[in-house]
Amino acid sequence: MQANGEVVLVGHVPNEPFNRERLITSLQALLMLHGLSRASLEQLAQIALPRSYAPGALLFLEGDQAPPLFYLDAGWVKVVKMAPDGREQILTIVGAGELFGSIVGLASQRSAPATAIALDTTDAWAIPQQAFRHLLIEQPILALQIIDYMAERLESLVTLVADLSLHTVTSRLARMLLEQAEGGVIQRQRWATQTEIAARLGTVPDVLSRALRGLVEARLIELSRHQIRILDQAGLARKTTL
Amino acid sequence: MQANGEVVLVGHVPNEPFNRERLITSLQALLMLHGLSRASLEQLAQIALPRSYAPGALLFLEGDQAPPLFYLDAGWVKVVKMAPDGREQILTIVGAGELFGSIVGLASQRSAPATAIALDTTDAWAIPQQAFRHLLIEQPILALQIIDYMAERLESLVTLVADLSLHTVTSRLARMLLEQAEGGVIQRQRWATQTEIAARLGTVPDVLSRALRGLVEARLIELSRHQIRILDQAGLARKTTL
DNA sequence: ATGCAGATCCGACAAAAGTCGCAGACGGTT
DNA sequence: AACCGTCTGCGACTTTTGTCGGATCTGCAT
Repeated sequence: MQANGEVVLVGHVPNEPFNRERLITSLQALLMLHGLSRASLEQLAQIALPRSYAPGALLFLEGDQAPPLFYLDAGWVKVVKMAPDGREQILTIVGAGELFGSIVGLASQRSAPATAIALDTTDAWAIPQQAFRHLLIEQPILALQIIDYMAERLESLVTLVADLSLHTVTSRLARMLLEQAEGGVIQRQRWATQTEIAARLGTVPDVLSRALRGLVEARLIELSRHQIRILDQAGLARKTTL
Repeated sequence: MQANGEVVLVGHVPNEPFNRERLITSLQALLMLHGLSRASLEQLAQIALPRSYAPGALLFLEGDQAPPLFYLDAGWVKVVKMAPDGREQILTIVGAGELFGSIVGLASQRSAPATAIALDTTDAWAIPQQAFRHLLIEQPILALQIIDYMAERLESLVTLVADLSLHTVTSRLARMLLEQAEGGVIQRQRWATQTEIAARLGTVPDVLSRALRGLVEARLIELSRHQIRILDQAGLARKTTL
């Protein structure tokens, strides 16, 4: 995803940062906000605060009171749980175009259950939680969509729990590869180091490295620096249940 | 919790099964349904179906379409995720007086992400999901409470993920003992076998047994058949972070 | 009381995961 | 082009977890 070779229109910088007009159209396209009036969206867009983060920067910390909701304009963010010894477990990774943050505190006051860290240079709009809560009370339709969103998160966490408890690292890795692959190929983001992938799978880089090598030796995948190619989909699927 | 010695009022059998009047008052007391009109509650109570389950019986299975919501009158239920090899991970345990079930399918149609199994002889009211959904649309206040309920589940799952990924079995066990203890003592339910406790901690009975013996030898707990006594709270807390 | 199924306990072993040290390779910067 | 920090690869080792067979115990039912 290099910027070289891109056509640049005169008078319009592609990905011009923090344009409120664009924010409104972006929010309009979100499933979670579907059914909201144009006025409500404009109101949100007005309140939203532009924020930029360098890789490694904190968006919010576990325990924070009423952190804002974020709409990611560009970049990537990981939501993690950290152990005292520094090891971390990634709960989810959020990319550009997604709305996230501690939905958890919307109804009653709850502090953030996890920490959000920028994986890459990222631009985000921060929407104060309170503004969102007002909307939630005024527009009942929003509540249903939030419930659905939470249901989705619940499902993904349940899957993660089952994975961690019931499957080996290799099995989790195989499942992840199959999920992420598009046309048998996984393009690795710059930030998708073995350290990060390991944190996502709930293990450490060394173990992940071994698991990857294992799959390579079994001729199930091909490993290059920026992408992973699946050679034997069926074989990989078989590793899934170990 | 034996029944002997209880005062029995004439004409009123304690815990008379499946009394709709009592159901209404029970529902009224639920935080999650707070603010609902008496009429709505009565409607729910009218629709609710009485169900009895023997230990080991299935309330619903992972993948079931639109399973009902349950109000537990008596007994205990575990919500589990099962591995193909039969091992299971308990996500949560629900006791009498609690409302549960696949809230997950309320907004859009979603199948149950996990399986619910009776741990003990249990009596429950099954409320069709659709009835609840109607209520949800009519009474916006309910939506907020459901969001809060889901937030709570989300939090507990996040904690579980962190526990499984970041802590050893002994550490998880120590944390669980400290949580469950009342006055330094944990009364074990009849169904709280080492197999079940192990499934809750994400391990197998043998490993749990060793972990328990380890704590006993370290003089942190005392182990009898029907209860566990905490001898050294601080020492146990220290094991928490391993 | 007797017998049985399930629960617990135990030791030995196997497998998986995690740790350590170090050597190359790569990417971005100067 | 040279440098530096990070990422990766790899082997040896430790710890933790899981597995197996079998002994013992308990509560319940006959």
